[in-house]
Amino acid sequence: MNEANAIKMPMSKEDCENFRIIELLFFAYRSFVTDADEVLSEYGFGRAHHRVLHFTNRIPGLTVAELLDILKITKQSLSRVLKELIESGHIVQHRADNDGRKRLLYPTKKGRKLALKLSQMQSKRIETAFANIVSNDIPRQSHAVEAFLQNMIDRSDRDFLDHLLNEGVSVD
Amino acid sequence: MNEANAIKMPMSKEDCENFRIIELLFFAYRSFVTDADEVLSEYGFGRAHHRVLHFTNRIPGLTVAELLDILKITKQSLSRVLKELIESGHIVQHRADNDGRKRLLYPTKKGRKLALKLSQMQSKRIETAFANIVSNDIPRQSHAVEAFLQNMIDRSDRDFLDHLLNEGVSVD
DNA sequence: AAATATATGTCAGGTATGTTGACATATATT
DNA sequence: AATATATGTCAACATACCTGACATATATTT
Repeated sequence: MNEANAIKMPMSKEDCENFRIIELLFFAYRSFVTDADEVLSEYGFGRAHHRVLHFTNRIPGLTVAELLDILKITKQSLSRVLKELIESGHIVQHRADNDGRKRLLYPTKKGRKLALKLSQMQSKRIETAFANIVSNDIPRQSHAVEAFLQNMIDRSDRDFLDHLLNEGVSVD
Repeated sequence: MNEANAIKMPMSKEDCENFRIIELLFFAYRSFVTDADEVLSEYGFGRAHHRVLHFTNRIPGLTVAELLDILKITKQSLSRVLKELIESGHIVQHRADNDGRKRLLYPTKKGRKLALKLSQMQSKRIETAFANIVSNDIPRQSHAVEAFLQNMIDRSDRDFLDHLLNEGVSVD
C-alpha cells in the first residue's frame, strides 16, 4: 500500500464539527483587517503601523515596553514602524516625569484622527454584522457566534465560499 | 497651536464602543493561529502551509486555481509552499480526467493526519470557548460573541489585557 | 489545422514584517 | 561605584507576500 496515495474521501462529519468556525474565523479576520489596509497604503503604512497607532490611541502614555508586550514583537521590529509614525507626525514621545528612561507614547491630533478613521471602518463592519444576526439563529449560543462571523465576511467571499464549502447553511 | 502636540486625553466612550470587539478579534485570532504554529514549525512549515493543507483536506480534488481564489495570493507565492508540501508527502497532484491542464490536489494519509492534528488543537480551543460562555452573559446577542472571543484568548494574555484595557468587564 | 485561450509552472527581483545577536546610552536602584 | 533597567541602533537574516516576464501543455475556437 502506497503511503503517498491520494485520499479522495471527504472528511467525516465529526472531524468537520468545528471546521465551519475555523474557516469563518479565517475569512472574517481577513475581511476585517482588509478594511483598513487600503487606507493605510495611501500613507505608505502597513498593518504593523496600524497596530502601533491603535494601541497608542487606546492607551495614551503607554511605554515602549508595554507596547512590545502587547504586540509580542521585538524592539528592533517595532522601532522601524514607530520611527515612521513619529516622522510622519502621527505619534510623539515624551520622557516620563517619574522615570527619565521611559518614553511615553502619545498620539498627535493627526494620529488620533487616522486611528479613528481606521477604527470606524472596522466598527461599521462589526455593527452591520451584529445587526444582521436574526433572532431565530439563536437556539444555541454558538449560532450567534457563527452568524456574527459569517456576517463579518465580505459579500463577495461569502457567496463564493457558501458555494464551495457549505452544506446548505445560510444566514439571510 | 502645535499640530504635533501629544493628545493625553483618553478617547470618548462613544469612540470606543467597538474597540473592545476590535481588540478581542485581534487577540483571539492571534491565540487561535498560534496553537498550530508550534506544531507546524516542527515540520519546518508556516501558516501558509497550514492554509494550503487545510483547504486541500477540506475540499479534496480542488484545483490550483480554486485554491488561489480562496487564499487570494499569487501563484508564485502558492507554488513554494505547495512544492514543499508535495515533496514532504503531505499533498499529491493528479491530472483531471476531463481536462488535462488542471491539477487536482489531494491530501495523502500523512497530509490528512497532520491537518486533523492541527484542526483538533484549534477545535479544542473553540469547544472550550463555547463551553465557558455562561448563560447570564446573553442579555444581548453581542455578549455571546464578546464572551466567545474573550474565551478564545490565551489565559496569560487575557489577564494582562484585562488589567491594561478593561473597564472592569470580566467573563468568569 | 492554425490561432487563441486557459491552467499551471518558473525565473528574477522587490517589499513588509518579523527574527537574532551585539553593542551604546541614559537613568534608576542597590 | 556597581549594577539593573528602558530604550535605541547596527548588521545580517528569514518568511511570506508581491510584480512582471516568459514557458509549456492542453482546450477551445475559428
